[in-house]
Amino acid sequence: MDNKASASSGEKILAAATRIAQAHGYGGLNLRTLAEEVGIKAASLYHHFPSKADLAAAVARRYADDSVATLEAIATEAGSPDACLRRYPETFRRSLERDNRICLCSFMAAEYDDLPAEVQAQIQVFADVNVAWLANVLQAGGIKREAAELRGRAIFAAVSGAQLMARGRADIALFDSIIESYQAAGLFASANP
Amino acid sequence: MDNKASASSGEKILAAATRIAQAHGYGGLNLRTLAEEVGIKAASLYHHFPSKADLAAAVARRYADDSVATLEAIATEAGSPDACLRRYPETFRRSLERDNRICLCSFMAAEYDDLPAEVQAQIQVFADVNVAWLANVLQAGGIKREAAELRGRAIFAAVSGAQLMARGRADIALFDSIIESYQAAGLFASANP
DNA sequence: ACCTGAACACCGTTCAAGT
DNA sequence: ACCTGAACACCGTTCAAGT
Repeated sequence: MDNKASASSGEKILAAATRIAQAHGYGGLNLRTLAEEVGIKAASLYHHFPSKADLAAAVARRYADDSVATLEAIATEAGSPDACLRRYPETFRRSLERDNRICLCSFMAAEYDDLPAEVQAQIQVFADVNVAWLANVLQAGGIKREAAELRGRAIFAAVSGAQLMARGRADIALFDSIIESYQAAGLFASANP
Repeated sequence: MDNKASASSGEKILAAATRIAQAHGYGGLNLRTLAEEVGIKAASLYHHFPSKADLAAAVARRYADDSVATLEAIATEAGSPDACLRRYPETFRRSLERDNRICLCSFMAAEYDDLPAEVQAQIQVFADVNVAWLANVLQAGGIKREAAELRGRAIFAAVSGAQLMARGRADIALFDSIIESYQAAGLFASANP
């Protein structure tokens, strides 16, 4: 039977790379350090991934996939559109809870211009699925399609910014307080004023 | 008489370093490339700045100082608190206009944990003066001190997030559209609902 | 199939040596 | 006072050589 201790080398590399990238970004992902964590030499990494760019793209792809699953779960659990919107920031908060890590894709967005193309593509996928989920929820709440798209982008950008700022201060309470302000201002409201 | 052509070496280094850091962040600031742009060798940079950390801190310090001046100018020009809030995103938009560059300090916020302490300190100063300016304007608009502080942080985080997202898409119109959404939602409103 | 040591061109940084 | 070439320990990456 499978268990976590018997994870394949490729899986162990991917997991460690995700952890490092969430803390230090693409540029801060050091292959010698990564290899040491996995228990092999840096040169051996190339037997599992053709390059650092491919490894990072795989990390980002799985991150985006996991996000889709999480968002779908929220949509299923939380009945109403309003409940969905209230719970949306959870996904960003969770990263901060784990050693002040940050949403992988928001993080890499800062390095965006210097990222390999295949990593850039995955960052865009992550942003797109988030905006699409938000737009869908907002539409279900009664907002017209085009307006829901615009509002979805605004919510995604705002929550990303909150996460980035809270990380700089290493203060989750700051994240919660900013989200509360957004809610009080009506940014998450599913109906237009 | 002074003119731009006769700028000192220190000033030329600072200007070039600011440009590079805005485009590539701290990690992407390459001393050999920087030196070449200025017309000297990398080793010569150390005659003007004791280290890359000190150079970056000087860049960030001047960036924060310039922001203070810009915000004060806005406060003087725009009479009402509402006009101030409407114009606030200008400072972030300006960076995007210039070759899709980004607010230096929002950028470095992503690299935050890996930055030298003296650079971190300047990033915090930048965030603090922005939040203080916003809180001040909001108070003048009739919001109580504590609530104004919270709202100021929310606006700063939201506008930073909009800038980061627009940069990833290399699309200033996206920035404008997100800011409009914020305004429509009432995030910039100087009075509580 | 997977791992490795040694090498490559690159980084920030130092330093002795030049003007 | 300012500049430089050469060297240092570090990066991603390659490759011949091992099991």
